[in-house]
Amino acid sequence: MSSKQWYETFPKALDLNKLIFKIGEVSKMVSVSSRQLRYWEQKGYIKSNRSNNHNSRVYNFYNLLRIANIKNRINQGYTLIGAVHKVNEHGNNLNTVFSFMRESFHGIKMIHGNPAINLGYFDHHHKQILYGIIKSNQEVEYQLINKSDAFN
DNA sequence: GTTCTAACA
DNA sequence: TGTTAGGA
Repeated sequence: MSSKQWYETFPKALDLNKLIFKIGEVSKMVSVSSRQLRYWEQKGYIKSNRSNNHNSRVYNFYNLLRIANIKNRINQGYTLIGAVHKVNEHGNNLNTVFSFMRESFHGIKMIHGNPAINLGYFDHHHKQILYGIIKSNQEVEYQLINKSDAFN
């Protein structure tokens, strides 16, 4: 029996590389069209992983963060190329990171005896909530749960 | 239903 | 960049 509290396992258990999103999900989260995402990738501005069965694009947390930063720069008035250069030079903007984390983190609760991070609604109709569930073996499992099924 | 490529108003 | 066609 470990003396650690369950929440002490969070920093170690959070493997952001396991947090991957499909293009439609990224598009909604960052407000960048799928057309833009494909175009940006074609131009070499961003990257995606396509090693899955359907050869479809998936983005890990770091790719997502880069996209969010480019988008923010564009919102600030930069051109696409200007935004990319800015992000390449200065890396991720902390405000963007914090803003994203703040908007993504919607609290913690227990699901089936395991601590789970509420990452917020995952669709425009607010029917599904994304949870990052910390399993007993400390691995993280991301799961979409219907609002109606989300007890508590 | 989602994503893919290619092409064009 | 948006949108649409035509498949997977």
